[in-house]
Amino acid sequence: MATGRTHRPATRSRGIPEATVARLPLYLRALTALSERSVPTVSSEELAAAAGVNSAKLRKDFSYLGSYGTRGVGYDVEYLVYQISRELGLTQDWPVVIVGIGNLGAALANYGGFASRGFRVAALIDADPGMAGKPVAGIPVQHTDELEKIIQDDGVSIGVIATPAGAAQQVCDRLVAAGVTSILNFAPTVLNVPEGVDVRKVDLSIELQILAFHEQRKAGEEAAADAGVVPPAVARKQRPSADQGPDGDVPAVMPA
Amino acid sequence: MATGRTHRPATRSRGIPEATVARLPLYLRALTALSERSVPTVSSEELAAAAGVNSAKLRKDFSYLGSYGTRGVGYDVEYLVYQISRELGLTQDWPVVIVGIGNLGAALANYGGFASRGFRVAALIDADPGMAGKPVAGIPVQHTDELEKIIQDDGVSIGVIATPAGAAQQVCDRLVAAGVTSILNFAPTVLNVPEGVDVRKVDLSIELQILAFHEQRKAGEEAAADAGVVPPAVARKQRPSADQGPDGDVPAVMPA
DNA sequence: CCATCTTTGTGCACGCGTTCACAAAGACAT
DNA sequence: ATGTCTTTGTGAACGCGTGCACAAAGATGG
Repeated sequence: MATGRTHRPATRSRGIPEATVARLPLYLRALTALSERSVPTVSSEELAAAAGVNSAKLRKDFSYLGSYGTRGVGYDVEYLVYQISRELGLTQDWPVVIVGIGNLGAALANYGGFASRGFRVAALIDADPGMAGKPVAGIPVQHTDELEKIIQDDGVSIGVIATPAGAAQQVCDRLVAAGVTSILNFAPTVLNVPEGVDVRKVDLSIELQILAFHEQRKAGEEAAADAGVVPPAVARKQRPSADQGPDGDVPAVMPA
Repeated sequence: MATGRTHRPATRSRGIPEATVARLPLYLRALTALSERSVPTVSSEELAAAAGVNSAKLRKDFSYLGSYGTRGVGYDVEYLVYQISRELGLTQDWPVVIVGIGNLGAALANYGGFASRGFRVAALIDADPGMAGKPVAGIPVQHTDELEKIIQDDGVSIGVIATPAGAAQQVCDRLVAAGVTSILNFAPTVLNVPEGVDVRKVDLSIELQILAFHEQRKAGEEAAADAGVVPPAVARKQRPSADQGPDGDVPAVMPA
């Protein structure tokens, strides 16, 4: 997985397990596709295959929402789409602000999946005065100074941070102070937020590193007996002769 | 968290738990920051705070790698940076191809965090012939026709898919057929891959939906007794009068 | 060399999530 | 109405991940 929840143990809201909540959007997407093809009903087996999960898991997930299936038949597609949408809160309109309009911010602003799910881009915000007024995805970029006003006027409760790592915490603090209680963070930093604020993070670099780990393992298994990969005991305490290339955790996601 | 592993149960490679692997990049980032400030050693408590995790968890994570700490003192920063880098396979060079150079693909190509961690963008690939030759992040975009040749010539084993959902599976199949065994997928689709291929997905829309769920719950708890939120038993079997807005799962991440 | 103090490494228990496997429910045919 | 057949919903077992709490290790000072 690309991210993970930060802070806030495992909320277990109203009895619906966190793991189940994370899968509901997946089911919703599969169901929407079926709905478009005018498929009236679907069995747990079919739907599970489409969503890429185990059918028993899917049935248990749905059981947390209620008894929405019909034994011997399956689930009514339209009805289930509605129930899941309602459960996820997608039947209402969620204004969202995106802070940091670089490459990634622009990609997010253009992302079609937002509007189609009840999310509305209320504003694009960037610290660069030169960006102000310039339209991205048909929406004019506004300067950071307007942040508080926008959030309060539009009743925004969800913010997306797509700034460089250095600016993220500061932006986060301002968002929270202005009333935002849910944050999606693309900057490679750990955000500190007060109790009651949800943070989810998406970190491209971390995802790649996890893939690299498994890739290395695969390669290592093939060449099992080559030249003693992983020497038994790398002489402790010797410094690694820091020459693994010029690192430096350059966070630069984009010049926001 | 923004994504989750797909297929492949919980590999448990060489005894290192998957959950631990997912946190190693986090520790590495915190350690790199300390290294830059020339901090020689760090305690589990300090490092855990910097990485945003529990100190006991951190110590247990490190114990899977070996006994790299010194009781009464803490961990040697440089040494730990090296050990984690090696464990994650970041001491070697990983050529990566990015397929689908729209807004997101361009954002990824410009992402500094890649190069700084041993990842090298070997090629940018797009299906639009008009893009061919045009430089993005200093690298000329190549046409999809070149895909197989590039992968084989450069020995690429990691591919990033940033195309629209409709093209993702097809691109995936070609990547796998050409020899790629790890895929980072940004397209909102479930990818089918053969045994032995790792897929990680990052889905912006899913992240927002999860946030919306919690946001709705928070709002619902405040207005606890308003107008009977969540009616006890919504008359079963009645169709939801499909007017939740013009949905359609528009996947369009970018025009690749 | 001994005592004290700090911090690691880990045994243990607990809880969440997953999966199996089956009984109950209902559709459908006769 | 009755029987058969399909598919749901869930009880129960299991395994992974987390966090507590403490013993062992080693540094440091006298």
